[in-house]
Amino acid sequence: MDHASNVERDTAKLDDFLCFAIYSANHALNRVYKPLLDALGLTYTQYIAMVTLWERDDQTVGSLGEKLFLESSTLTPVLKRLEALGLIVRARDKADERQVRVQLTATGRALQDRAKTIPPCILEASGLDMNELTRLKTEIATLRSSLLR
Amino acid sequence: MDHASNVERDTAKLDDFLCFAIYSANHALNRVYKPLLDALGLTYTQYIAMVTLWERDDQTVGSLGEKLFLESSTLTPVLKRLEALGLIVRARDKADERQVRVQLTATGRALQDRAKTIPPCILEASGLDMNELTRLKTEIATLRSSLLR
DNA sequence: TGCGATTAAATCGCGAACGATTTATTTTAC
DNA sequence: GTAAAATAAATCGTTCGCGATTTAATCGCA
Repeated sequence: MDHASNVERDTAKLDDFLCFAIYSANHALNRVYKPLLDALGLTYTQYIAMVTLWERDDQTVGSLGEKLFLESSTLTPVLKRLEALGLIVRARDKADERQVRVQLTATGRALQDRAKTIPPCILEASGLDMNELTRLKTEIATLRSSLLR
Repeated sequence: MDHASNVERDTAKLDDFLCFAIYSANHALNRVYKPLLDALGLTYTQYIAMVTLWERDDQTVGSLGEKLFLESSTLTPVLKRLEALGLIVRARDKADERQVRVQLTATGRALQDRAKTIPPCILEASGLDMNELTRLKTEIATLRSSLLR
């Protein structure tokens, strides 16, 4: 089938949509992550928030939101749940009380070790080797940049 | 940086995660779609449900769910909203009353024309040409299959 | 100094998304 | 022919995710 056929065809098919491939791959990833994250007591969004804090502790809500591409209206409840789990503490910045600083607790830091088993599982489930995965990841990140432009 | 460095490094960075690339690209796509779909009065999930029905009318909830990789618990409320919008009708199958058949109304069918302007906008926003987009889409669909295996 | 503009986070309402359960129907196995 | 198993949707409770709004603090500038 000609690559231009989905433009010429009167009815675009679901499988022609890049957005649907990404949308459904995202759901598929969630399903693979679910049992792995259940073992840590985290949801996926909570997990990537922790990954961001493991990479750099003591960030503001705004800084986390910028890295995760999430609004404070999404992040605030997620962070409250992480705090309720005892993994982080949230406190107003003394120098600028508008900002809230998020810091890992000892428990939160310790969780990183247990989370180290996850990426290899995902790599395995992806059916890709490290090089292919890295290339695909980069292409998708580039697409994201274009879309946000 | 060596491609294997994110395995050897003690702290995996957010940008090393394929899942995060897909997760955030999905959100970025949603943001591009939002204003386009607002004009049609649809959400993204409602839109892909309509795309599926434009491709083939008169499907059961189960068949739609299979194609969209969604559960009935997600789909039922989405379809109810599409019905409330007057775009579809839902009715129990006479031959097997367990199933609910979903059919387009004239309004729902007519909407396809107005939706035709959307894919070119997305192609443009993606910064990709048709060949690149098709290749990337296929790679991501392959990844999805591996993950669901 | 002081007051309007800006910034940061939180709140609220709505629509996904899922797992677990429930309800209703059909199939099957005896 | 009926009771048990299986199937299809729907319902319920929880967590995202966003836009719009609100609250509170800081900045800017006259």
